[in-house]
Amino acid sequence: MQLDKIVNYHKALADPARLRLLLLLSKGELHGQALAEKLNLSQPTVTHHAAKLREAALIKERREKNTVYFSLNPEFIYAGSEASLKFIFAKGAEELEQESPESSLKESVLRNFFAKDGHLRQIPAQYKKKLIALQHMAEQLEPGVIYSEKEINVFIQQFHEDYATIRREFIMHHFMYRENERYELNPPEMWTRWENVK
Amino acid sequence: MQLDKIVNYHKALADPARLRLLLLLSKGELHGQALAEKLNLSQPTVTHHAAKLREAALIKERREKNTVYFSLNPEFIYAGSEASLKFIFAKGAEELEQESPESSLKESVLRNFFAKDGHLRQIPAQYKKKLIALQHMAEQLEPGVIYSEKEINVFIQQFHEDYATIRREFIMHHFMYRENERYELNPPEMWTRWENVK
DNA sequence: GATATAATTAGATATATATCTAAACTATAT
DNA sequence: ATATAGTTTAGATATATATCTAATTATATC
Repeated sequence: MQLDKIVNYHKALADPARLRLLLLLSKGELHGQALAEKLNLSQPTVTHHAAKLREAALIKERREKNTVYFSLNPEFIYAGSEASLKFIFAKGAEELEQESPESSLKESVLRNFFAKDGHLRQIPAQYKKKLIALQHMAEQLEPGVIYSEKEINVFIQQFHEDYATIRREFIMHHFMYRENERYELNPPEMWTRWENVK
Repeated sequence: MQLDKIVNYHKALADPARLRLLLLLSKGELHGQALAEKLNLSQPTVTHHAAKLREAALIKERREKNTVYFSLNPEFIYAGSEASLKFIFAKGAEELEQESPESSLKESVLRNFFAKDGHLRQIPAQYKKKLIALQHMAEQLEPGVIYSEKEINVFIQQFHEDYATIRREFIMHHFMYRENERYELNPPEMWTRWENVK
């Protein structure tokens, strides 16, 4: 069942040693003993935690001679987070069912919610459509550029006056990354994809 | 430390009963007995799970007669997910490693501006120190609780008579969120962090 | 007050798991 | 073949926690 996968994902992350382990790996691959030393744990304990993380597919490993190097499996870390939110907020999914099947939903949203001058008439209430609108706007941001909060507000306002809501949605659905009032576009593989919403 | 909050977030979600509970709440608020029945659990067990979720600020509750209605706290559910990813994919790494060099400033502010009984002698004029003082007070508010303006005033007055100024500072620096005279603690990742002030 | 209803707390139990030491395994080097 | 280094497995222990029943608390109604 899907539930168990989500539970295992969170179990894997529900331990300080494992979170610190992942944090270490985010800076590059490491072998078992190095992890044991940095985490101040015995080697068997590292093996134990690595097994849990491997079961949840959060790390990969590669063997070289008799040394095993561990590294992150970032796609699965993001996917679990996404699946988890999707599971809890499944209500939005149901609402989608009673939608008349549109040949090209994306085109329909772009046509109906955006004016010819690009202005967003209103923020779609339906989850899937909202994601399409958000993605359309996010695609017009420059990858790699650091934006101030003010710049983001101005950018959003060319589409819609309620920049606060849209800015928040950008963060929630991982279109952007925020830290200390500085915003940066995430790579598309991190975005919540409307195509995957049932 | 921030690590524990993230661990608690995942612990809260690392149980099938709690995930199903959240899923039920995503369709609308429910009271304890209804949850017990739908989840096929005893009422005390529901209380147990609700407490875990409340500690992680993932649900809110409201009392009507002697019935307690639970509902989701979606902002915090998203915020935890976000904070977790942010933590693993570093940038937050530096924040974790340092900790000690600057913590002396924090201790110094807590020692010099706060009396032993917790009273704030005076509001620090220096920006960085003011943030430390604000954060110290904000940390004593309950996540997920909705406070009336009056309650906030009373809360602040236990530290300092000038509750109006401090209340405004709470909002300005994103320690709290205000809407229609109702106040709620923001998740720490939204706070203006003194650690990042030059 | 007395009573009824919903929720919480207390206490018990069983299961899960984080951690360690010691032993076993695996691949390379001598 | 033997030794060495890294990892994993086994077994033990201590702590955490999910669940229940029974008792207590909190609120509302009579």
